[in-house]
Amino acid sequence: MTLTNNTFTGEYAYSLDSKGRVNIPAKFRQSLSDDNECTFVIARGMDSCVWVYPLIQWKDIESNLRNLSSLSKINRTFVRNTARYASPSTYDKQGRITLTPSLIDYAGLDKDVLIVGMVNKIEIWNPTRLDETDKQNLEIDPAAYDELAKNIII
Amino acid sequence: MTLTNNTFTGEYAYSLDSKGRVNIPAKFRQSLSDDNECTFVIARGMDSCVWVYPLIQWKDIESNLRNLSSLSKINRTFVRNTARYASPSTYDKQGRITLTPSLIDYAGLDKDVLIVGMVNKIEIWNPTRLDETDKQNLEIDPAAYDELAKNIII
DNA sequence: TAAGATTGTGGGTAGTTGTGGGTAATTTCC
DNA sequence: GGAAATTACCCACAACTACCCACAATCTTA
Repeated sequence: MTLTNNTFTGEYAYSLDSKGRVNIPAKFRQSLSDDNECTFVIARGMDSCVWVYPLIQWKDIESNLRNLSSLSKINRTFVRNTARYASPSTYDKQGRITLTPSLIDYAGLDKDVLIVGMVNKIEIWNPTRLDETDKQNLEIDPAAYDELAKNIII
Repeated sequence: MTLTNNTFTGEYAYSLDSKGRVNIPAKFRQSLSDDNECTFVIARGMDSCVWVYPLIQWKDIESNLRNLSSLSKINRTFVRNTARYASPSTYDKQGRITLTPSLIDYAGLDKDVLIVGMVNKIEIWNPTRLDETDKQNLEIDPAAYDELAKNIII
């Protein structure tokens, strides 16, 4: 049973092999709609993890980037920082995508990785780093949560 | 797997040989649509790097330049600076384009170069210069940057 | 509970890709 | 017009990547 198309929830402990490949959980692959052509786009996450977008999701981002004129410095910087670390990755017959060495390094990935569903995208973490990030976030400003509450009902 | 036609992402560490040739990453060449006839236009980037456009993309720019009246001084300067250093370059059987000495000098290119996908164009950098530019860019207005990110990255 | 199907993981191989250099054709300059 | 320099085209090799197959563990179903 999968939820809506291109929607990812849950967490999985998988492993990164010597060739830089990670399995995409079967449930995530089943949730991926056909127009994605079995392809994700991997990129730098805003925390120190890897973000994995369904292809069609990324195409949205891409077309926004395309509309930013390079005459403005801030635009150039933004496009560069975003596009530079992004690359498409089609999963193989076994359901694995290949990560780039640059992203593996950025996220500090080792053999054991944690794959986290983030609704519209997927995160790949070094489990230790996610723990640390969690601890830091416990100290998050309660006022910020109140602000969130205005926008979302749970 | 490539994304949309004429779309470039990712970063590659390649080398410039003694004849001034650089390889265009295979993924970039595959993304190039047929009407480009295996040709890019190389030009001065606004940061100290080389910009590499697909031919048809450059033709767009060209027609925009054509519409800038030379009555205005800033227009004249802009058109001159843009057109002056631009030249087409078809890649050879091995997938390499040849850079002009003038552009190699402008971008301070040495043996090791970094090729960066910028969605609708490609940048060729001296890795050291890109590092420096990255550091300088930390000083740009974070609020404006966040505003961009908020509207584009999901 | 047992048989079958699915899922995650490891490794081998053939084809592709990046890089260096050689030779012929073209251009430049005296 | 001819020599020198430059450019374009071709070949070769090493490194890497994508694709394939195999197997064990887990889950499903009868």
